[in-house]
Amino acid sequence: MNEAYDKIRSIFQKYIDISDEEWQKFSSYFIYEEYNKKDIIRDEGSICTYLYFVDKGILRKYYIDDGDEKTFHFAMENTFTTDYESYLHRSISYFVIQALEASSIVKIPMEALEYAYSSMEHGQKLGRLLAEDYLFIFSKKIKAIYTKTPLERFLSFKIDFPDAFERVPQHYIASYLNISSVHLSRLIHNDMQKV
Amino acid sequence: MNEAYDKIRSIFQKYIDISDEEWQKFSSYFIYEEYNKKDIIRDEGSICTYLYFVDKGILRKYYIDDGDEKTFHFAMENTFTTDYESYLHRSISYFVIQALEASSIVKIPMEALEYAYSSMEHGQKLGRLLAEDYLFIFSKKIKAIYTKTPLERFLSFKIDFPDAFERVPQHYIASYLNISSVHLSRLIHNDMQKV
DNA sequence: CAGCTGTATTAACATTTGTTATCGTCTTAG
DNA sequence: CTAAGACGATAACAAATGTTAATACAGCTG
Repeated sequence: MNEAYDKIRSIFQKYIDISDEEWQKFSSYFIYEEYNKKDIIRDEGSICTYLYFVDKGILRKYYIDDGDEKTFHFAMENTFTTDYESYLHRSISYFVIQALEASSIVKIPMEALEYAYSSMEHGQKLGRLLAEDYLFIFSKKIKAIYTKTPLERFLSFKIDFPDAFERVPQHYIASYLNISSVHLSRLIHNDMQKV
Repeated sequence: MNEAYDKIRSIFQKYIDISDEEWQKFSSYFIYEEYNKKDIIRDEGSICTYLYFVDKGILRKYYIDDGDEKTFHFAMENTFTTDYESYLHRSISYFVIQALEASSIVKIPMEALEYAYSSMEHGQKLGRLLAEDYLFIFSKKIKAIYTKTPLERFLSFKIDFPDAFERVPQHYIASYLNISSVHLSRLIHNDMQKV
């Protein structure tokens, strides 16, 4: 638990300076939790009030669209995830976040960020840099959809998430790539050789 | 020109307080320019050093992928556009920004934002909120691609850009929707009635 | 241990979407 | 004013992708 908090501090320190007093107050909001495989960490239909840090395990963020699940993101170890719009605009979130393995999670509540924005010397800068990082993830995803074939997107996925292919059920990856599970299976078995 | 600067100020004032002295210094970096229809405002292959504000006209932001143009965004009047990653990371940009009509543009150079971040009281907050707004645009675009059919995306497009359909060549809209121009034409003439 | 559930593969078929080509109209440059 | 080019509609065809169903296998659970 304390190691997880330290990891978060060192990530944030890459962005801004944080004094010990500021960190003590900021991290006092944190909530450490452990989940089992397949546990739902947050369900749809409410405001997403936490930023989730993955200490151990993998999280899947998905959306239920007309009955079937659309996987938007895999949050690997030492990364963050949340429904950023819901978190920032206090709007209802339709995303579900689920643990795909036994996972250790640090939940950072909105109050912590509010404290950072209002009272930490470089809190606004931290918020800006987090938003910018998030933006780049989204931007990369859009570019991939616009300019790459499903096979190319799959190859990029293996580079971006090197161990996810072994740890994540294949049909979730298909959903992440926005193709059917049958199609992904065909790509892997019929089309990969040609590359 | 001064009306354009005032518009920008009033947009930014919705986010943060800006003193007259701050605004004077900040806006002294601005560059006002006018373009003809089809003019290239910025070409690919260099760092994107400006944030562009559309005072009049429409801009198209696109990417040349394997010979054909992929339209990522239409910047309508009173909105901003740029290659945000390139702008922030000082990386080479492969986006082209073009005027689709005779357009009046305000170019906000990186130096202006640097001044804001370092010297304006709420400059970091402004940066955070701009990044967040940009993020929401991207997020909406991704959700649309994941959960909507091309026809549904077209209908959303007409809501999001009410007058773009009359002002923008249809094949650019098809490209924005990530479908071929032939397919968009089919949707409009064959499938729209069914809705 | 037995049965159940979740998962991946494969085949057959259906649907969606793209490509190419042609034509008519409109716009634009000279 | 006129010729060239840009644009959109349409048809015919091709390719990509989805759907359904059957099967096999692994891992979990009682």
